Amino acid sequence: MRALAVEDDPRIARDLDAALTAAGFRVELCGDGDEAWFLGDTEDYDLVVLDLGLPSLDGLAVLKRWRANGRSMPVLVLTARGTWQERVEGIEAGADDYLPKPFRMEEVIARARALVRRAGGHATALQEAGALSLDTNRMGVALRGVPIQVTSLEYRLLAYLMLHRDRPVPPTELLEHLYGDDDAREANALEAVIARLRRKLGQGVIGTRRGFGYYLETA
Amino acid sequence: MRALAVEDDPRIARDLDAALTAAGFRVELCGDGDEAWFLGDTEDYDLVVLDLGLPSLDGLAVLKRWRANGRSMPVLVLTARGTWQERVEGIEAGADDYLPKPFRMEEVIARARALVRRAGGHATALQEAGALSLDTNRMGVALRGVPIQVTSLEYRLLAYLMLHRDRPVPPTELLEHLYGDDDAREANALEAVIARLRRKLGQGVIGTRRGFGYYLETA
DNA sequence: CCCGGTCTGTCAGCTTGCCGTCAGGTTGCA
DNA sequence: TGCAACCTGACGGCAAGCTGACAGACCGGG
Repeated sequence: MRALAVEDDPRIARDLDAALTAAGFRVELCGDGDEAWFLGDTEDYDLVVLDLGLPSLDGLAVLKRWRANGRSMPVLVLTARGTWQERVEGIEAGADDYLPKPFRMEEVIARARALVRRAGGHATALQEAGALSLDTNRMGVALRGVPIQVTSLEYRLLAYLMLHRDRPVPPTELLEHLYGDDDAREANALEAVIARLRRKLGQGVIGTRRGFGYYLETA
Repeated sequence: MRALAVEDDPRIARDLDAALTAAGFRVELCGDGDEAWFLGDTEDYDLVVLDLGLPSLDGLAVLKRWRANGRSMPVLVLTARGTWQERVEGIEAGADDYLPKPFRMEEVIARARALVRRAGGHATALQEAGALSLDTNRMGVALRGVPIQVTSLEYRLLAYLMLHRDRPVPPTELLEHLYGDDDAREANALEAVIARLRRKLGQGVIGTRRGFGYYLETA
């Protein structure tokens, strides 16, 4: 995870660096608007933390220019005055989240984590097993490259099987993953979902090992 | 984004159509060499996918004649036999990229995207998705070039969908982005905004994937 | 201060289609 | 042969989502 922290106040910058590093980011610091713009436009970051009060080029302008160039990495905006006006401005400029000063570092980290999780790596994550491929970013399913429409529940089932494609997944585990153990359902619910999926995907995609569970066939 | 797919095998043609459409292209199909040559010479495409095995006029000949006439749109060549010989021929004839069969639709899409990105400069303040375009500088919205008046809230919604146009955005995330998690609102508030926007923009702009979220249609 | 207009959240009623349940069938193993 | 695991089609409940109406909030003008 690579992060860019744009902040001109050296004290805050140091704290940001420490906190983000502790949270597992590889941090690069930058205190200047022009440089920030250049870095964000040419490098690939998983997260940018952007302070609005900058010398040489305003933070909002930097953000707008990134977005205008199609850069879509998650950006967390920090600003001194947290008026509602400013908040709207920041979000309209393309910020994904917004934090008014004074803030606690824990907040920054929490929001940063949320943003990164939401963005989901951004690296067009295609996972494959046999003829089946899932795009975990756009939540899409394709069979031999042809898109297949699946429901949310069906997608979660496939994603779980894909994650554990090296072993058969027992029905109890799938039930727990899909519904949570508190919400008890007939075991048949799962079988119904599997049946519907098989009708969409055809044979040779979802396999059964009697007594062990379901798995994705890898041809 | 307008694409011409030249392919005589109806099955592959259908798959190409589906995949390119899903990737955001407006697709035109053509199964005949002569017709392909005419279309590519008179119409403006952002991308051509060209199969070499064609009746009535060989694909390579079509490509050469386009280039001879100064047509410079990016061309992705598909061919049955992926010999080194053929590859050289194709590229010398003016192909921008080359894909031997058998190929997966994802490959086609990936290469197509790369070609279009390479060809079309960038750095516009205009962001587009399908018929919709946002001017991120002046916060304006246009539909097929015709300006549409939207409110601040509506614009922020569209901008967020545009920023994440590669995936469906779940309602919870939109609510959080528009209002902040502190300020709790009925989920219906979002649906109301969507409904109002759809009334302004007509159908085919904001799509819904039940259980996943909202997205900007790119067809 | 009042009045009109616009924006936007809430409500109620509706449509759609997801998916859990049921009943009955099929397969595999002892 | 019998049982248990698993499959499948049908059906109906119900939650997600849509829409029109309404009202409070806000704003600018007179």
